[in-house]
Amino acid sequence: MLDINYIRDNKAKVEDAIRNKGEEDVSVVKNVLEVDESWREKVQLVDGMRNESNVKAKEIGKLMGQGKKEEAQAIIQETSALKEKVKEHEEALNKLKGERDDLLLKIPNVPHSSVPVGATEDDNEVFKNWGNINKDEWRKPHWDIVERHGWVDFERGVKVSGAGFPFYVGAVAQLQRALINYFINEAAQKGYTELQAPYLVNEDSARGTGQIPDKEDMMYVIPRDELFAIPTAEVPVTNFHRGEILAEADIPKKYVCYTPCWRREAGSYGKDVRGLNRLHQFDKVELVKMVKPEHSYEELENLRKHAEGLLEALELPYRTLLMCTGDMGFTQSKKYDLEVWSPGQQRWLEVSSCSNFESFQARRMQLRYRNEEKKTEIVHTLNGSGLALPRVVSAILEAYQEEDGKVRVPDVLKGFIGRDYL
RNA sequence: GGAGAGGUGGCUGAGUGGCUUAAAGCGCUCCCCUGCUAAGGGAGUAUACCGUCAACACGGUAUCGAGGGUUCGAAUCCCUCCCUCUCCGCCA
Repeated sequence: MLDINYIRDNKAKVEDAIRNKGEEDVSVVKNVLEVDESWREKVQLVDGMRNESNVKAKEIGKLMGQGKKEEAQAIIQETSALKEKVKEHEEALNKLKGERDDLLLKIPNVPHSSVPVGATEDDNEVFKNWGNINKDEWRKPHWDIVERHGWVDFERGVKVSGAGFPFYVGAVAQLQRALINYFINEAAQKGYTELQAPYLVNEDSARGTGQIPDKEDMMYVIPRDELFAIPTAEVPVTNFHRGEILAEADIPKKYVCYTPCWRREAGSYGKDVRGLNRLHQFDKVELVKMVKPEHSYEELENLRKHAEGLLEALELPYRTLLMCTGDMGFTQSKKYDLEVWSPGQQRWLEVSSCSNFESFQARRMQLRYRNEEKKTEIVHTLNGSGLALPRVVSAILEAYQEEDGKVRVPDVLKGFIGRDYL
């Protein structure tokens, strides 16, 4: 959610942001300003009437205390009429407030000036390339490798839950657990606090990080208990401090959290969902930061470098994309995607997405800190995957496979797995 | 899930319809006093929104778990919900 005062002062900028993010109709900006204008007029009117009514109620109290009942009765008559009037205007006031807030929630975050303007993924900028991509023709895609060894059981996953809910068996289950531990350890070493978070969240939390109203369809819903299965640890972790005012000394807050993630992924098909490429349930280690506004872009670069460092340590070639305005999503102001090279499929797979939300999420959830002047200020929130598991597993299986079918264990994981081959 | 008791500023805690502008204490900030590991005095100390102002500030409104209701007036009375504690039940 943007600051209404910002929208008032930067109408054209906000309209451009909406267009650049791929929405043609920008009338929401004009609408919200008009509704806000009427709301503010109404607030003044109603506050004035409430003031009058409060003053009179106090007089009545005084007179009653002195036993002057008749004089009190006269004023009660006056205020009864006033009360009716206040009630009428209050209804209009609440309606305007609701309209204003609904409209505000429909306005996307404004992209940072360093973000390329573009419509589709073709307009994303390749920010960085690391490693030499492997084009060996004998390399098999990971679904062949896991089938040969019985490492992932898709069929039984379908039986038990449905498509997109595989079982990991034996060595790959172990590999995945090793990666989770490795990722968490790396973050903890860099000062992130490890968190274990709820996997089900309430509606306020889903709204706080912007899944509602924008991306409602991505989530699994448990209607009976009014809960949502988290699509990413971003949701519980960013909401951890919702509604709080943090002390200046307490920020930056840095959290690392492993969770499974559930996504409905409606409308996916074909090679995109083959094997482990896209699942309804997958594991992810997530990094979340809450920082002072003046540091958020510096912190975004640190976040990106941290995620890149994990792929480098695993010796997996990757590229980093700077997402263009049209491909970056509703809530972000700047976003990098990390894509690992999948040598068995000869394609890039997204394994991390590092974003700065500036104050967009924090304003919704009223997450603030007290600055040097003792004034409250909205913090900036960031998050990034570090990293998403199944695609890293795929890349490892494909990159570390040998011609005889064996798969080597990456050096940094040997301590967790205790042998040289899976 | 059942029964009972509760939810009040950063914390403790008083407050059964109007002299409450939420007492008092603790903590914190600033000032004053004080030649010695101490103590005393004074002032201040929530959040959001609206308005005035160049700014410092000032005025108004709302908020005593949340949302409704009764009333001229609600922390206080009524209804619904949420949460905490105690006991029982269930349970890894």
